[in-house]
Amino acid sequence: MTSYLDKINNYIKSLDNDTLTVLQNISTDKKFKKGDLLLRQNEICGKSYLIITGIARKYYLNDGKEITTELYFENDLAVSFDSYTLQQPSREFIEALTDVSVSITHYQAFQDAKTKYPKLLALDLMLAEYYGMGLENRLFQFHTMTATDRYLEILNKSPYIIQTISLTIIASYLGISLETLSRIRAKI
Amino acid sequence: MTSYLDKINNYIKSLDNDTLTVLQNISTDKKFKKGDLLLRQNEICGKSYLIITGIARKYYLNDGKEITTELYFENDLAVSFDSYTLQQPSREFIEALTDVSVSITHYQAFQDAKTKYPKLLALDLMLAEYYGMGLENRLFQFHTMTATDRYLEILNKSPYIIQTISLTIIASYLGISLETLSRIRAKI
DNA sequence: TTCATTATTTGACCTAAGTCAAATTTCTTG
DNA sequence: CAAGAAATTTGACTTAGGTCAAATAATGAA
Repeated sequence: MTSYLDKINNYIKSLDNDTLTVLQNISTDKKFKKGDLLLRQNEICGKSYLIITGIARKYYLNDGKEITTELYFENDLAVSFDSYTLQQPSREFIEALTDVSVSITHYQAFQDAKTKYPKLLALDLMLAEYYGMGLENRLFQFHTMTATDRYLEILNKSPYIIQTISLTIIASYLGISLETLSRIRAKI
Repeated sequence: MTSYLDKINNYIKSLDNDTLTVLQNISTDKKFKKGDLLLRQNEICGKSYLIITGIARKYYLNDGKEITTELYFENDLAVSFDSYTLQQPSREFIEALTDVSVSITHYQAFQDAKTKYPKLLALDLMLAEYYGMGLENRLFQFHTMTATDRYLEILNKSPYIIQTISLTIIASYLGISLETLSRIRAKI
């Protein structure tokens, strides 16, 4: 599945100049400070954010408690998927966990571009597929792995995460309480 | 999100004859008997199955235990998403829960058709988006709702399900043990 | 540096859901 | 219809992880 990301990146690289130019023209760069919200709950997600540098996350609140649904690093595309797709209010927030610089693409501009450039349509499909497979994996992990295993998996796949991201957020990403995560770490 | 399904169906209806004909030409009908497997674990999912009549499910095995990931009714599109997308061996099975008749579309034929007919590309994107939003909802429910609530939600959204599908399968879809489901039902 | 704020750990106890085994109920099929 | 098989329920017990509260540790601004 990681190789699918390679495929997507190769696909982008292989785009003709015409299409690439369009993509450039509808994108603008922007910087956010640590703690800034790129998207707030109830806002319509009218932009996608390609992370150039820094770390961000997506989360929602469930009776006062934060549940982190996605962590974003360089090259990741941050959107609230259903809000973006349906252009309806978002239940999720997107927050900069460090200073972040992003490339922003407006929803409507991309929609318009897709009708003229089928290659962008194909790209959008690949991105949606990639996101879907990521979700499937996450569901799979929640169903088949214990909290400890999920933590070890993160440690293994992205050891730098614990260096940079607070345990509170990691716990909320793992779907466990902060205390449980602390105990898991103590055990290992 | 249900309305997105309407949007997809309207989109299909609105397709020009040319595109619709292509779609017809690469699809064939087939019937399966209750209990038949439309897709086996480790097979590559080289076809998509549009359910015409009957009920099917997708599931995988986790140390001997079945986990049902999706239930299919009329008009639903059954595929093992990652196996289909990456054309790699499937970890999931697709099984007919009743006698089922389906419209089969071959992966490669559809891929080819998409390059010639961008409208099919757009359709595929909508389907992927719809599937992704479904997964997001499922994750959301697992994170925010108790097993009882999830059962009540099913009861509410598709009361006919308990008439037709065994509790074993419903439990495995809810991500709980058969015994727990039985106790939930006793309580209500 | 130092004090205060924030992050993390630890303790004591609770709860939803799982497991295993046995009892019923409900289907099937001869 | 009856016997066996399959599905469902019930009981007794276990467990992963949650909650609430208090104790440490780590950070960061004055």
